[in-house]
Amino acid sequence: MKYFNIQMAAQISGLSTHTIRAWEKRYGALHPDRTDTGRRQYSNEEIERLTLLSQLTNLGNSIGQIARLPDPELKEIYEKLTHSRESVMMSVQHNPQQVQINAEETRRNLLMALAGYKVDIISHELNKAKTALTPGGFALDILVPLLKEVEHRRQLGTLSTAQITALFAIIKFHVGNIIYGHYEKKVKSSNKFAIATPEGELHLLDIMLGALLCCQHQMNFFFLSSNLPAPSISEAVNAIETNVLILGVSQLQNLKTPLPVFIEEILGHTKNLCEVWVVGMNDLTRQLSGHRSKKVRVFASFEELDKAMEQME
Amino acid sequence: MKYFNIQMAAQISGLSTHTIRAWEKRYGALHPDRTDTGRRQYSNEEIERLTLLSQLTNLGNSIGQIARLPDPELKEIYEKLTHSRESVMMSVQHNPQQVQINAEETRRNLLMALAGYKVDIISHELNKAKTALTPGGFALDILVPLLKEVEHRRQLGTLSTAQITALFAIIKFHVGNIIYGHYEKKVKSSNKFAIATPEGELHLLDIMLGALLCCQHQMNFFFLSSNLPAPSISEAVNAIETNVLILGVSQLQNLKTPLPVFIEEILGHTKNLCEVWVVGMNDLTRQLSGHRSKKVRVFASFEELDKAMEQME
DNA sequence: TGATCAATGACAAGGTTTTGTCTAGGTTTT
DNA sequence: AAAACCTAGACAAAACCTTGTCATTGATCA
Repeated sequence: MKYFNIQMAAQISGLSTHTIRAWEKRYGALHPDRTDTGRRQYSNEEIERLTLLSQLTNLGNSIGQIARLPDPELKEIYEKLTHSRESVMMSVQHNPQQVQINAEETRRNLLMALAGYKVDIISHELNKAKTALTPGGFALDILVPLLKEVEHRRQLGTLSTAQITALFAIIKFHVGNIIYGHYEKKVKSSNKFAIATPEGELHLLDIMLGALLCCQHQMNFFFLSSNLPAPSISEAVNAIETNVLILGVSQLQNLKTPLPVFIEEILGHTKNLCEVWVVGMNDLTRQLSGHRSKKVRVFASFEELDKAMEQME
Repeated sequence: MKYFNIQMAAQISGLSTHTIRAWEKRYGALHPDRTDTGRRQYSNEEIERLTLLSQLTNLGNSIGQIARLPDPELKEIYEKLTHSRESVMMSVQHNPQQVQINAEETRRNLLMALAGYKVDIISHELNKAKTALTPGGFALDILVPLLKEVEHRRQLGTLSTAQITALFAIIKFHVGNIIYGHYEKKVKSSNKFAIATPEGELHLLDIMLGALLCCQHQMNFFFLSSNLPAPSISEAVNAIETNVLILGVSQLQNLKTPLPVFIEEILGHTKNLCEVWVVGMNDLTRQLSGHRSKKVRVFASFEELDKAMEQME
C-alpha cells in the first residue's frame, strides 16, 4: 500500500511525467488511484508496470499495442525478449512481420557505424543489444567477436586508435550499466569472486567481460577495476573474503611483474582464496603452461570461463 | 532516554524548524512529547524518522503522501529507492523535467553522502540532478563546483583516494548516460567538435564536462576519449571533418609532448580544423600565454567555454 | 514519387493543490 | 531582556491537473 507521486514514477521508470499522463489518457495503460484532489498515486506494482512498459517500448514495441496488456503478459513478452542468449528480437502481437535482429547483424551494424564514425548508431545498437540479451549473451555473442574483429582491423590499419578508444568508451559505459544494475539482483552462488587486472595491464574491457559472465551466472562478485598492484589486490581479497580471483590479462609483456610471480605474491598473502583464474582476449594457455599450480586455472577464452561458471552453479 | 529540542532535530535532519512544525501540524508526521509548558521533545527514534522523511522528500516523494506511513514502511521505500539504482540507471535517455532542484543543496547532499560512503545516495542524487537540469546546468552548477570542493578536501586530507575514485566512477557513469543518450538527439549547429585529451592526460572527467556543454548547445560532437597521441587525433579529425577540437588538459607536466608542440603537430596534419580549444579544471591561460596562435584558444574555465559555444549558435 | 494519415512524444496555457517559508503576537527559558 | 519556542495565519513558488496543439515518423495510398 505504498504510494508514490508521479514524479517518483517518472524517475524510477525513466519516462517523463508528460509521457506517463499521455499513456494513461490515450491508451489506458494504467489507472492509478487518485487523492481526493485528483493527484495520481502509484503503487509498487504500478511503477513496476510503468518500468516494464518503458523497457518494452525501448525495445521497439509500440505503446499503443502493449499498453492494455495485463501484467503477466507484459512480463512474458519481456522474458522472451530478454532471456534468450541467441536472441531473436520480435515485435509483439498483431504485427505480423517479425523484426529479427540477431547477434551477427548487430555486430555488422556496429562495425559499419564505427567505420563511419557514427557514434549515435553505435550507442543505440549497443543499448538495444544489451537490453535484448542476457549479460552473458551480450558478452559472448556481441562483444567478444566484435573485439576480435576490431583488433584484427586495427592490425590491418582499417581502424584508427581514435575510433577504437571511442568505441571502447561507449562499450565500457554500457557494460558498466549492466554491472552496476546487477548488484541488487539476487545471487545464487555461495562463491565470491573478485575481478581485477594486474599492474601494467590497462585493459578494463577484458575484466568487464568477466563481470558480465558473473552477472549471467548470478555470481556474487566484486569489481576491483584494472591496473592494480599485488598488495592492493590481496588486501581487497582478504577484506571481502573472496574465494576466486579473476585476473584479466591480455598481454604478458606489459606487466610490471611476471604473472606467475604476481600470482604467487597474491596467494601468499591471502587466506580464503582458493583459486586464481586467468583469462583474456588472447589465449595465454601455452605461454603459461609451464607455471601451472593447483590453484591457478588459465582459460583459453571467455567461452571456457563461461562453461566453468556454469559448472559451479 | 535522551530528548532533543526542535533545533537539534532540525540540525540533524537537515530541515528547518518551521518545516518540522508544519509537517507535524499539517500531516501529523510526528507526535513528539511535550514538556509541561508545551515545548517539543524528540526521542532518538523520532529524530531518525524525521531524517528519513527528509531524505525521502529529497529524493522526490511528496511529504503529504508519506508523512503518516509507519517507520518500517518508510524504511522499505527508502531501501527500494536507493537499492534500485538499476531501474533508474537502465534508461539511457535524458528527459529534462519540470521538477526543480537547488544546486547548492544537491552539492551539499552529495558531499555529505560521500563523507559517509553512501554510494547509493550519491548515485540517486546525481540522477535526480541530471534529470532535473539541462546538461550544461548539470556541468556548471553541480559538477564544476563539486569537483573543486572535492579537490580542496583532498588536499586537506578530509577525503580519501578511495572515496574520490568511487565518486568519479559514479559521476562518469551518469555523465556517460547523458552524453551517449544525447547522441540520439538532433543537433542544431553546423559546427562539428571533436573532444579528446592529449597523451599522458588521463583525466576523462574534464572532457566529459566539455561534452556536456556540447549537449547543452546542441552541437555536433564526437567524443574521442582520453590519452590520445597527436596522429590519432588528427586522423580522426580529418575523418569526421571537425572544425573545432576541444582538448582537455588539467596538468601540463603529465603530458608526453609539450602542449604547444602537440597542438602544432595536429594542426599540421589536418585540413578543415579551424580552432583548437584548450580547457580544464585548472586555469592554464597564464602558463600558455606565450604560445598563443590564432587558431588556439585557451579557456580559463568551463563557464568561458560555455559562453564561447553560446556565441556560436 | 509525393500526399495523407495515424501514432507518439513533447509542450503550452490556464487553473488547482501542495508545501516551504515567513510574519505576528504571545510564552518560556536562559 | 534577549533568545528560543509556541500557535495561527498568510503567501508565493513548486508541482500537478486537464485540454489542446505541434512536430516527427513511419506507413499507406494515389
